[in-house]
Order: sequence, then C-alpha cells, then structure tokens
Amino acid sequence: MNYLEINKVLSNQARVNILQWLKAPDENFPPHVDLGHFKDGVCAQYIQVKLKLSQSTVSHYLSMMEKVGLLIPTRHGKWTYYRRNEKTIKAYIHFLRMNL
Amino acid sequence: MNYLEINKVLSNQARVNILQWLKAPDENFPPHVDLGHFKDGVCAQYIQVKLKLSQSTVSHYLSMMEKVGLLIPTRHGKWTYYRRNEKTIKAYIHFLRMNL
DNA sequence: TCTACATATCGAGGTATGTCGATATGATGT
DNA sequence: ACATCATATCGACATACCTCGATATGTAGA
Repeated sequence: MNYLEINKVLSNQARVNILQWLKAPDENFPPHVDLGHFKDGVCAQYIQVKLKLSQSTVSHYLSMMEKVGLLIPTRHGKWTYYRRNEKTIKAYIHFLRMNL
Repeated sequence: MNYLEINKVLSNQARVNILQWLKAPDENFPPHVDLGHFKDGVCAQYIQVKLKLSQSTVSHYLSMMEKVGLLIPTRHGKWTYYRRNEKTIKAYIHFLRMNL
C-alpha cells in the first residue's frame, strides 16, 4: 500500500467517482447483458459511458487504479470487469487516520 | 472542506511531512529563540531547513496548505508560525471514511 | 480464417505542478 | 530613514498529468 501513489490517483474527480460508483454497482449501472450480476464489478465500457470520457482515457484510469491496488480486474471473454479492492482502500484510510 | 483540493495538496511527500512533523513540534524542531513554546506551531524557516527545499518553494507550500485549510498561520513580528488545523484534517479523514 | 467488438497501448498537444533564483513586502532595531 | 532579517510573490523552466484519436491486442462467433 503506497500511500502517496494512491493519493495521486485519487486527486482526480473522475477516478474518485469510479471508486464511489463501484460501492453500489446495481444503483449506478445497468445490469450487464451477459452476466446479470455484479460479483466481479462492472465492465469498463459501462464506466466509460457514465464518465463521458474517451475509451482510451478511461482504460488508462482503470489500469492505474489497478496498479496501485484500488481495483481488481476480472476478464470474462472480451469484457474486463472491475471491482473495488476493499483491502487496499481500508489500509489507505487506516494509514491516514494514524499518520495524518 | 474541499476534499479534492486537499487531496492534491497531500499528493506530495514534502507537504505530508510538514503535516506529520507538526503533530509533535517539540520532537521535530528546536525550540524557537524568541517564543520558547509551540502553541502557534513552528516558524517557516525551521520547516524550510528541515525540508531542504528553497525558501520560496516552502513558502509556497505553506501558503497552499493554508489556503485549503490544513494549516493556520500566526504572525509574531517578522516570523510566521504555522500549526495544524485539526478541524479540517478531521473533516477530511471523516469524508474519506464515509465516501471512499 | 475473417469479422466484429471490448479493451489496451501509443503518440501527441495542452495544461498543471515542482522547484528554483530574483525581487518585493513587512517588521525590528539603530 | 536605513540596514537587516523572515516571509511572500514573481517569472521561468523542467517534468508530470489530462485527455484525445489512432492503432494494436485479444476474444467470440460465422
């Protein structure tokens, strides 16, 4: 858990939105055609549409969030689903509570 | 309390250090010649020396930390002392705990 | 194997941030 | 008023970030 790296990633409204939306996928996204559940999160495309940013930008954001441990990707066929990594998020907040 | 602004400010190791050092000024700084106490925090110069960054950079950092409500400045003659603004820091952490 | 689709990566332009030295401001003591 | 010291502000330049369109990669189905 690299606190500074995570902080940089969360210094952007779009990326914070992603994390917040994924707290309640069923309230923020339509059910996915193929899967019908949100166990593995939400596919990149739905996130991209909701963010109203280009596909390449959103893909980039998702992969940097994954890189610092905020998201966990799961591939289903051609779709990549992303869900929150609660472990890292909890550790991050704990670090702030202790050190800030 | 603007969460995103604060996050940007805290995406920098030097500025995080300032906040951490000011948690225990007596452990991190020599007693100030004129005042002999830390009620109003630590003067900019001591922070600058410890950070090993230029005077202008540190002054800039301190004023941006003040601007987002993380620090409170107090002027004593030609010295400006900075201390933590616990209210904002608490609100920031609370926001993260609720929204992240 | 060819096509279609979801995602990832590349390259690029504009904007923001990090950091500095130089200069300005404000306060103290002579 | 003047010299001195602490701090603040002003350019300036290098590096990083935001965001895009174009292209590449990987997967599924005809």
